[in-house]
Amino acid sequence: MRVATYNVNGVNGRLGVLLRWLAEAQPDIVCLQELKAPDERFPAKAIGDAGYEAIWHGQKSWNGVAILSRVGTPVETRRALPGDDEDVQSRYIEAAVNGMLVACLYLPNGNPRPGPKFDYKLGWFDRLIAHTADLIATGIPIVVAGDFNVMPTEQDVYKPERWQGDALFSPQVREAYARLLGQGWTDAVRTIHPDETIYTFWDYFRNAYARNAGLRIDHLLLSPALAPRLAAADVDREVRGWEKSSDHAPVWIELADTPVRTRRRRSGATPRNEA
DNA sequence: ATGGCTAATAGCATTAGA
Repeated sequence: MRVATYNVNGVNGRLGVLLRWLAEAQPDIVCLQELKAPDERFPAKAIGDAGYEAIWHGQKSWNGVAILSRVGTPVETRRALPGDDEDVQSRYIEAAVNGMLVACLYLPNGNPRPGPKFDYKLGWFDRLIAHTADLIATGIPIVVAGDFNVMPTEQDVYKPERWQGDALFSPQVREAYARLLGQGWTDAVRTIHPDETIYTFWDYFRNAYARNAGLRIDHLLLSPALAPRLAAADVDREVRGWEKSSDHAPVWIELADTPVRTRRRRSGATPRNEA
């Protein structure tokens, strides 16, 4: 089974690209971010015609998340993170689908830093970590996927020295990401490709995609019950080069029906199967 | 280092993104 995450940067403006990618990549479950559309403008018909059932949490102009599935109806378990009734931004949706729990998130950007937007990001991250602690404690297979707006390490940034003061790379935000992974989540792409330079975002400025001046900020995290089934993971980076593309590329994982990997080592060493 | 690009919304400029 293939699970993907894709920040589409406008689900209606990029609908042609999204439908083409769905047809070519054939993902089974897809988490979308940055719909930039209110609920009534979500293109449910076109996505349905492509073979996917969907749930979505939209918002006028900004944000917005959705979960698509062609392997059974996504049964919504939550929309919005707990912990702040005042938060009206559509950045989280969660569903049970095909024997798993799928959490789709769009973590706040946080710039400029410092400031209220950065504080909102840190607060949102703390609420996420509190919620994922509850999720992982259930022991069920879970994927937490989305645009985290965090480059976890220098390996994930084209020019780390230029991003030191940025909200996407600040020590506090990287620490929060590390704290999240410390609960027991597996960063799927980094586990499959421990040493490669891999990006999921290239900005529209200065020919960034052609220069491969990118960032790795879209992630798929697996709970301990699911991590042993991780068979493959990668970025469909060519999609970023398509006409009218998002500034992000889709990221995907392949999950086997049965375990293919040994448990991740506590040391953080690269997991590998025993000989 | 910022924003040279892009979307949405409003209504032909602004806000936000990363």
